[in-house]
Amino acid sequence: MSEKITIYDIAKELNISAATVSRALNKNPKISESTIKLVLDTAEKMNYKQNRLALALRSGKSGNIGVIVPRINTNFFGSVIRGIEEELHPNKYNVIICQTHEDENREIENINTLLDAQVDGIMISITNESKKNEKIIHRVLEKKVPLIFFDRKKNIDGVSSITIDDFKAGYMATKHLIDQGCTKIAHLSGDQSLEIYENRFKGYQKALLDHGFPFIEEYVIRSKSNLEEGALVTKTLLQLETPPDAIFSASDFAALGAIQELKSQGFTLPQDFCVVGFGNEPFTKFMELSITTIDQSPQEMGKMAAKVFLEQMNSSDNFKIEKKIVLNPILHIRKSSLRNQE
Amino acid sequence: MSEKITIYDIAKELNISAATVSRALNKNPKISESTIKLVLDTAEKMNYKQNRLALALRSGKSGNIGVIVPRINTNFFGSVIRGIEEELHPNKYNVIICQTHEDENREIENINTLLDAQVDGIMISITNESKKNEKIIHRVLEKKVPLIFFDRKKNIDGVSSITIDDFKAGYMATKHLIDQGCTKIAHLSGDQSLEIYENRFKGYQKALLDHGFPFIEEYVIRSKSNLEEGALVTKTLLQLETPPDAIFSASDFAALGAIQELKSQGFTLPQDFCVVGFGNEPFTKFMELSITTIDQSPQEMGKMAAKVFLEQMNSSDNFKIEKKIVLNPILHIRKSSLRNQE
DNA sequence: TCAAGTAATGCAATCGATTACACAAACGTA
DNA sequence: TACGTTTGTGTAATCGATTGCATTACTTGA
Repeated sequence: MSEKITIYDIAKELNISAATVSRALNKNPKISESTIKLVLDTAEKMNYKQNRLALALRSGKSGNIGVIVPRINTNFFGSVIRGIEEELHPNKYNVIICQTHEDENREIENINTLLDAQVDGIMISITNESKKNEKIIHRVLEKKVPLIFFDRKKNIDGVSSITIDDFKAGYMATKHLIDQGCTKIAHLSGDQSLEIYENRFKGYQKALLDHGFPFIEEYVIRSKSNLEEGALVTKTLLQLETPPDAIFSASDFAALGAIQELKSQGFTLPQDFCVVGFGNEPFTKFMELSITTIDQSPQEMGKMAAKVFLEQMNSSDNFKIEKKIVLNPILHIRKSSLRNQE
Repeated sequence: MSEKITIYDIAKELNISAATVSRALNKNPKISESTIKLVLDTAEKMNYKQNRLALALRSGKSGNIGVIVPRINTNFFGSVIRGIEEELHPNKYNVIICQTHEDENREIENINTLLDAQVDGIMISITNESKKNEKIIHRVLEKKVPLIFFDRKKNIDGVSSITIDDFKAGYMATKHLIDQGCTKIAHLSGDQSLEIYENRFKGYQKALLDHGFPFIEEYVIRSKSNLEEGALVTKTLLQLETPPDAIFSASDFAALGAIQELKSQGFTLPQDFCVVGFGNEPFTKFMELSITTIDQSPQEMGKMAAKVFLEQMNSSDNFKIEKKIVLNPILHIRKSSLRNQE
C-alpha cells in the first residue's frame, strides 16, 4: 500500500520509458498531449510523489536554506525567522534553523553543517566575536552559495545584507530624550565589536553634538544586554558625581533593569528620569509603566532577506547581486519617557 | 579551487577504486590500516566533503527532521524548538521549521512538504480544528516516518507524545487561588477542541469540587488567548450578578488583559481580586505586579521530544515504540495572587 | 519517389556514495 | 604440492529523476 512509487513503476504500468514519464510529469512540450494526460492520471492514481532527494542530487539543489541565529527563542530572532519562513514557503524552500549561542566555533560548525547539507543559501546574523569567521565566510562565497546577513553583518563584497538604520535609531531615541527636556543622557551599549551597537552609540553621540550637549565619556557604559546588568550599571551611573537624568539603552532588557533600579531608589519616571529601550520587546508595551523603545521590524527584515535570496536565485549571474537594504527604525513613545503630554 | 571533490577524485589521485575510498572513509575494517590512513590524509589534503545528498538518496535518510508549530515567534514554541535543536544538533540532524498559523489546510500542506522532502521524522503541535488531519497523519504512519506530538496532541496508537499535565496544572492553579481565600473563581479557557484547554478546565473543575466549591457555569468563558479578549471577557464577568473574586486564565495574555481591565475598574490586586495565568511568558515576571503563572518547561519539552525521536531511530522495530511522556507543571507564585505573605 | 524535416519516444549516462559479490594474493596446513 | 582461509580491493548495481543524443515513424516538398 505505501511502498514508494517511482517513475519506473509508472513506466512499467504504462509500458513506456521512465524518461517519457519524467518528461510528461514536467509537461515537456516534446511529449504528446495524450501521453502527458495519461501519465499524470496514472501518477495520480498510483499516488506518485517525486523523490526530492533524487532531484536534489542530480540538480545539486536541495531546496533548503539555512538560517543561523544566536538563539531561536527570542522575540527578535523568532520574528525574523517567521518572516523568512513565510516568504520562502510559497516558493517551495524549506528553512533549516541553527543556533550559535554567540559562540564563534559553533557558528563555523553550523556553516559547515549547512554547506555539507547542500543548502541553496545561508542567512545569518553573526555572533559577537569577529575575526575567526572570515575564513569560513569566504568558503561560502567560493562555493557560490548565496549568503545574506541580517541585523548583525560584516561588510564583505558581494554579500547582501538587511539591517535597520541603527545610527538613525540611536539618533531618534536620543533626540526624543532631548525633546523631553533631559540634559544628561547616559547610554547603555552592548558589545561594540558589533556594528549595531557601534552605530546606535554613534547616533547617540551625534544627536548630543547636534543639539549642543557635551559628550561625557562616563555616561556610556558597555554591558551585557540583560536585566541584571542593566540594573547594576544603572546603580553605577547613579553614584557618579553628576548622575544622568535619562538613559538610552541599546536593549529593552537592560532598560527594564535600569527602570527597576531607578524605582527602587525612589525615582519617579518619567518626571525624575526618562528611559528609552531598544527592540520593542512585547513586555515594553505591557508594563504599567510602558517603555519607550525602537521597533526593528524583525518580521519585515526576515521577509526582505528572503526576497533578496529569491532574487539572487532567479538571476543568472546570481553571485554578482549585492544589495544592502537598510530598514527604517520606528520610535514608539511610551510612558517611560513621555513628559510633555499636555 | 572550489570545485566539488568526490570520492572519485580521491580514487583517481591514489589510483585505487572509489569503493575503497568509500570504505576507507568509513573506517571499514576490511580495509588495511595503511590505505585508510592514506585515504584520510588525501581527503583532508584535497578538502573533500561528503555529499550528503548522495548519501541521503542511497540510504533514504535525509538527516533532516521537520517541526510544525502554529507560530515560531512565541516564547513557548520558540523555546520548544530551541530544545529540539539543541538535542538534535549533536546527533547530526538538521531541523526544518514549518508554521501552520492555526490553519488546518496549511498543516496538511506542511506535512506533505516534509514527507516530500524525505524528512526522517516529524514533530508537531497540532492546530485547533481536528477532523480533517486524521487522514494525513495516518499517511505519515504508513510511511513509517516517526511522528511525535508535543503539547497539543491527538491520541493515536503508535504515536509518541510529550505534554505537560494540564489537568494537574489547572488543579494547582485553582487550589492556589482557594488557598489564598478566593471563593468565586472564574476560568478563562481556550478552544476546548484542544485537549490542553479541556484538561486545564477539568483540573479547575476538580479542584473546586474537592474543596467544596460549587461549579458555576457562568464563571467559565471560552475566548481567544490574547490581551484584548481577556479584557473583554473580564468586563463581562464583572457584570454578573455575583461577580467572581479570582480568575484562573489558561493564557498569560488573557490574564494580562484581565488584570488591565480589573485595574481600570479600580480593583486592587491581589487584595480585591487574584489572577493566575498560564505559560510563564517573560512579561509575567517583569511586570510591577508580577503575574502568578504555570511554567510548561517548553525547552525541556523540546529536548524530550528529540530524545524520543532518537530512541525511535536507534531501535530496530522503530515504529513500535510509543511513549507518552507527561511533564510536571510548575506553579510560579507571584504578586498577582499572593495574599498571605506574612 | 526520395531526401529532409519533425514529432514522439527510448537509451544510457549522470549526480555521489554505498555495498553485495567477485576475485586475487598471501598465508597456513596437511 | 595442493587446497582452504583470510585479507584487501575492484566491479558493477543501486538509490530516483533528469537529459543529451539517438532512433523511429510520419509528413512534406521538390
